[in-house]
Amino acid sequence: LMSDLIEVEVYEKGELFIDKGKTNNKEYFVYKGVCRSFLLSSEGEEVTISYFLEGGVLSPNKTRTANHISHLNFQALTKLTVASLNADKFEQLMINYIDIREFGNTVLQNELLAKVEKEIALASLNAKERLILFREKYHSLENLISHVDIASYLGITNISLSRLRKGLIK
Amino acid sequence: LMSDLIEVEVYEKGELFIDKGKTNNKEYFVYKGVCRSFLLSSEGEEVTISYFLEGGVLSPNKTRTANHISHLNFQALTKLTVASLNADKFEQLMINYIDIREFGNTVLQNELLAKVEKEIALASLNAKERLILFREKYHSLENLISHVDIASYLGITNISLSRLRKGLIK
DNA sequence: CTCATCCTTTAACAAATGTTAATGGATACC
DNA sequence: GGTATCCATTAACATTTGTTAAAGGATGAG
Repeated sequence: LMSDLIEVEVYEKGELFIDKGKTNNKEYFVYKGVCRSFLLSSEGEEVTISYFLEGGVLSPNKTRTANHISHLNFQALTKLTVASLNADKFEQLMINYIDIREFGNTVLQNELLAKVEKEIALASLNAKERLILFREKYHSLENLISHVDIASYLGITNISLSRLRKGLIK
Repeated sequence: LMSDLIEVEVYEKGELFIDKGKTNNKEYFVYKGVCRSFLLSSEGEEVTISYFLEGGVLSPNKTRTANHISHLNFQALTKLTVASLNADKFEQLMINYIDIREFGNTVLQNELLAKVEKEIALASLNAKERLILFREKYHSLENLISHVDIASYLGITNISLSRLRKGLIK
């Protein structure tokens, strides 16, 4: 059912493929590569919200848009290949097929779980502990992508990140 | 449609009414009072995740459970009156009625938006700025509930909170 | 190969936040 | 009214994290 609706999209490293404030009406699966969601803070700094790895799914359209207007930016961090499909059509599939509905709900639950985990980490761990956690969860990322991005994900400056890396003997 | 399914529940200040790890199969509306969701950190400290105010809705069952097993604790912070209804029945209503579906989706979007906002605050603001934001958003709470809870929501110790309060001249 | 550019590291100092312990103030119970 | 208890505040000091600036290292263009 779904494969009929799917399109493949390829983006280059650094490319923004969903822009905050613009319409987006798709669901995405990550075939190849890594991307992130981010926002600008009130001070104008980029804050990395989440990373999305090969084999994963982007946040459901419902949770990252309002009226199909995106409230996050999404950027390819490596050369990126995604499969996309129309979100309204996917919603109809969710309504009509219990399997697809359960799949969608699982994605949603995982999305929230990840957010709660990150919230706890930011609220109750210091930066060193958060870096250790990040390494456990995103094993490969640290040598793949910019430390400025990782630092903003961890809620610290990249100078602090550098210090912590030294302290933790990579 | 919904009012037929609704039950009223009343809890005393301090009472836990949803326990992490236990089955919960309801949706909730807050009629009267205030409650919070919280978790224990790996160090055993309570971390306040969210506050829910009078007139609001608890997080959708789908986003705070897996197989209807709660992954958060919910606690009344004042005497609390909620309306509850069966989550499966509500899901059926969402499937069958577009109005209810849109309502449910709006709740979901607001839930995520609040989380992203908090994430950004924790990652890019210092504690003083987070307290200012908290005061804007939860005007009445600071004089109503324990500062230990608020501090854990802000990601600081209650001693730091006390210092910041002094610095901000209430 | 050399230079420019970008990212990371290092250093020195400042500011923010945590820790431990003592003090103060309100409230409920006797 | 007095006392115990709970919570918030204050203080002193330690640690963590931020800021600014400089240096080092890799990479790509010419």
